[in-house]
Amino acid sequence: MKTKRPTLYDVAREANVSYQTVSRVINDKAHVSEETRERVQKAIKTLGFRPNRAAQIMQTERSDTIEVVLFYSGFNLFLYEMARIVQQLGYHFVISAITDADFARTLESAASRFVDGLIIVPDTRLRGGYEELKALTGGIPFIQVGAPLGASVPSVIYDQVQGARLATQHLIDLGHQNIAEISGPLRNQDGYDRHNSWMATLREAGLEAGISIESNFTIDGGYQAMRHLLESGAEFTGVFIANDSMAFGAHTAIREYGLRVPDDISIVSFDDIPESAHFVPGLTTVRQDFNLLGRMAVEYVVDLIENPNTAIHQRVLQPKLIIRESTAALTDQRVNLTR
Amino acid sequence: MKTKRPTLYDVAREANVSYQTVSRVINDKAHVSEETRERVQKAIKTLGFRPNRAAQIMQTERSDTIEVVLFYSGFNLFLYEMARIVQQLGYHFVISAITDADFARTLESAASRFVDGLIIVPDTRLRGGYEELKALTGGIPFIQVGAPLGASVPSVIYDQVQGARLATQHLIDLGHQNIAEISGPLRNQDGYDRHNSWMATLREAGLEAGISIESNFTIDGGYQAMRHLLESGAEFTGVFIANDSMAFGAHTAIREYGLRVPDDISIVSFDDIPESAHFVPGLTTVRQDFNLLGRMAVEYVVDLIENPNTAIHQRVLQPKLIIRESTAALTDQRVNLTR
DNA sequence: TGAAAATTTGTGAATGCTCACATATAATTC
DNA sequence: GAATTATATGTGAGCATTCACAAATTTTCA
Repeated sequence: MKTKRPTLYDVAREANVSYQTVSRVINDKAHVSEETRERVQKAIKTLGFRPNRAAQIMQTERSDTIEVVLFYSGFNLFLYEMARIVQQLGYHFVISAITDADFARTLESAASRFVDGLIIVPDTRLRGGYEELKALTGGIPFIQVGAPLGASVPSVIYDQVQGARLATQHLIDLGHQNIAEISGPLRNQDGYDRHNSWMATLREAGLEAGISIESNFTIDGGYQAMRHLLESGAEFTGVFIANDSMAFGAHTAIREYGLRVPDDISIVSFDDIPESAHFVPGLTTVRQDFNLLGRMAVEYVVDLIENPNTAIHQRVLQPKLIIRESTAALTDQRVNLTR
Repeated sequence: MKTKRPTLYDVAREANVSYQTVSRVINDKAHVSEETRERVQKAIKTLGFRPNRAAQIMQTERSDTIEVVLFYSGFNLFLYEMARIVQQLGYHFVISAITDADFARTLESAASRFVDGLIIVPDTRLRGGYEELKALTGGIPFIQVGAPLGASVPSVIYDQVQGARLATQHLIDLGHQNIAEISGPLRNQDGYDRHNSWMATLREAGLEAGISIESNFTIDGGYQAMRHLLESGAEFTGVFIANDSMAFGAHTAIREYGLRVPDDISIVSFDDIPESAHFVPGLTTVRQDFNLLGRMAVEYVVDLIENPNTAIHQRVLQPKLIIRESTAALTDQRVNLTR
């Protein structure tokens, strides 16, 4: 026997006021005397009343919800902080983990659910620009996490080009001449940017681009890629690995091959996830502060939501090279001839 | 100029049918001729109509939403798979990351948002039983992830007691007599269960419980705890560390202290996160399959939602000991006298 | 072929709330 | 103390849908 939930009217009757007064109370509006406010509040408690959110949303066309749309490719590290900030700012936090096929549909459906703001985390380089996304989202304020530097979309990014440059240049500075790469997926924006920056940095230093294998940002992907690298017969003494996870896997492959890091091969990676500092050897890597990234993303959408004349722009964070034990000067390395 | 969204009526007019027929079409109901169905569909496309979810939810009192309520203590590994399955089954996925204070409020608000099912992930041992939670959730089907074995709440759990027993017994089997522990927070159900099981296993083997330090499941927590352990002057050759993250940190502390794993100290931990296999030395650890756990949790709530006479029960998964290189037989270890 | 059954379409009412406005009451001013 | 302003409360309408039923049309088959 499901007893019906009490409504505004039930409360009104109980407190002997009009339903409108009750509405004022639950929305914390002015023009209610302290006395009646208390009476209403008591009635609410007595009846166990809770406003019907669906009705409220229908009326106000606001759901106090921020939705994160991301592709199903591993939960992103910044989600953690996003959830926290979103709730702190009084919004609900919805995650849609989707595949490519659902992208347009998900964005469109957001409007019909009265989502107030959208944080889009693509896993591939999006072809369309701002206008295209704007059309899809049907006027909901949105930002993108990760985008090319200088993109016209409202976005929050870490400068990937700079990050990969830092990593590659570090290897060059240590005297390495043959620098290989395990890249992320090139269809992924970050993977693409890091890869190109690795090449560009090498070129600018007057070095040949070494061998490069495209992988998938996973531990196992890194392991496989490094095996290929080692078995390819290519010469290299340093490797730029496009993220820490792949570096873990790659390291295992190097050890299995009978070589050592950094004695035989230096590796630099990207992200600085918490494990990297405690890895043996400690990973030299390019740090991105994911908490910060998440927080900035949320703050930006909320800005857009609450302050409609916020200018569309890009917020660019600079990554930082963290030097640990996985890289060494070439002169200190034994020459790599075990093959 | 915000042009109003088209409604059922607009579509009805465009397609020259009644609004009810349009409703039938968008809900894929029977009793609509193929011809009119197509006509309506065309009208929907022409006008760019999308049903107003808020109105639908208000009417049906269903939101097709499953909410995960978890405490703000790091994103849990099973979230990934949960998101996937939830969406695969046609529900929306909402995450509420909360602190203790918000618990009751969040559960209560779920009803007013017409959440269809709740997955509760406590970070502390919940005092109340099934009835208490049931009262809070106001009749929404819910399950809990993590609970004491034998609890009356509908729950999906890994048998923590068995897991910690496996780990501890492994150390005992290797000949270790002085077995210390870095535990998780004891207010946490898993932390509590693992700790007690470590003690019980030792007792049953006729051994004294070694020194134990309570920590917080983080890398740094593990690091600090191991330092305390080492500086305490206590004798131990094996340590049960309540999760892999703490083991990473603990390993760093051991190395800094000039000792080696497993030569001087054997460590077993818990979880088997992907990094553990690639750690050096590979971590001997108790594996929990978080994807499986996530999937089972979702399937259970959906069962409860869609099939109201599903019996309340507990689904218990058994963890598995994965032996790698962080443990060794006592006889193979050099005696630990470096102190 | 015609009555019964099945299918297709339509109408009225309800859902629980907020907005815009109207009215009543109290406080302020000259 | 009447006129003005501010504050407190109430009323009507509407938001976009679905449910339950009624009406119209088509199909079935004795």
